[in-house]
Amino acid sequence: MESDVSANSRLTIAAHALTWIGLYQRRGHEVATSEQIATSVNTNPVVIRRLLAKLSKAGLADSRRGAGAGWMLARDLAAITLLDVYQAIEPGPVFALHRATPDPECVVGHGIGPAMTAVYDDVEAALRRELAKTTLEDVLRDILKAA
Amino acid sequence: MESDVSANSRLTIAAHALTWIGLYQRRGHEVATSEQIATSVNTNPVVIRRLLAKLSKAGLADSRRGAGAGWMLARDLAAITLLDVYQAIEPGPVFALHRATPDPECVVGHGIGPAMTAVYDDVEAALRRELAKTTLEDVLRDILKAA
DNA sequence: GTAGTTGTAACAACTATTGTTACGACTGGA
DNA sequence: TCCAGTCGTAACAATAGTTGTTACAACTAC
Repeated sequence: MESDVSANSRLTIAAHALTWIGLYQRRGHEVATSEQIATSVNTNPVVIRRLLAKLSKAGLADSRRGAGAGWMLARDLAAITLLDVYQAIEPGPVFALHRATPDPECVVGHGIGPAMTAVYDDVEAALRRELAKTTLEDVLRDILKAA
Repeated sequence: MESDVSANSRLTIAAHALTWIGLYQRRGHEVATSEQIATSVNTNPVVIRRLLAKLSKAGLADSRRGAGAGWMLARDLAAITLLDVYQAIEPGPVFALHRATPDPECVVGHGIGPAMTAVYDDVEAALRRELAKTTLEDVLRDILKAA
């Protein structure tokens, strides 16, 4: 019950994909295909294309269509933070309020929503500040250092 | 798709329940029943009992069984932080790694897990630091101030 | 043209969350 | 001693999010 298998792995996959493209381009290739990326990530190419579509809308990646098509970075790895990636994949809120409106006649039921919202806003801000500290260049450096 | 209706509302409900018990006790009552709390939260009493069972195991609440039974706080509201509540409900990780192991032959596939884990650890630490800043006494004060 | 790839819809499998019913366990008071 | 009220918890349904998969139209370098 607590294993939470369904927690978002999208940030992980998106960072993986972008880092892979970045390294591939540094090795002299122009574009990377969703098939190649999917092999490294160990998933289906459509999963990669779906994610990269969002990253493309956010201005982090670009695609080329037709024959010899594929993906490339829109910015250098050093200019992409994990916060950029996080926002690109449009994450839902970390915490939710009540599913059903609590009793408005009750003092607590009436005031708990705004009170918790204020806290949750601060928490998400802290989370974003932390994600902004790391660039994909940092991630790649970590990866190469450990290899 | 992005609305994330299924995000955890457990922290909200748990904070609501404990704050309600605290206020109820300050008004001279000994114990609060899951039925009363459920009315304020606008949910089923079993949902409240399930949550309070976890809070009880964590030492935040106590229950009395038999006739005239119900729930009471194990500590004052001022001595319970939202971090205490968060840990009591055993939240899953905010971010997940890959569902399927990425390609270990690939440099990125091999090193991305540890690299992202380090970041995620920092993010969760920041989240916990933020939650630790607020006590249920603070939450109650906010609620009463807005009323 | 044609081959190769993207973009995206559609659907299935799996899981988490929440709500609900049911019922045994427990205990204060008649 | 019995009983009424409440907890503790199992079991199941409804809903929805995530991921994997197939399919196919759109596009373009050669």
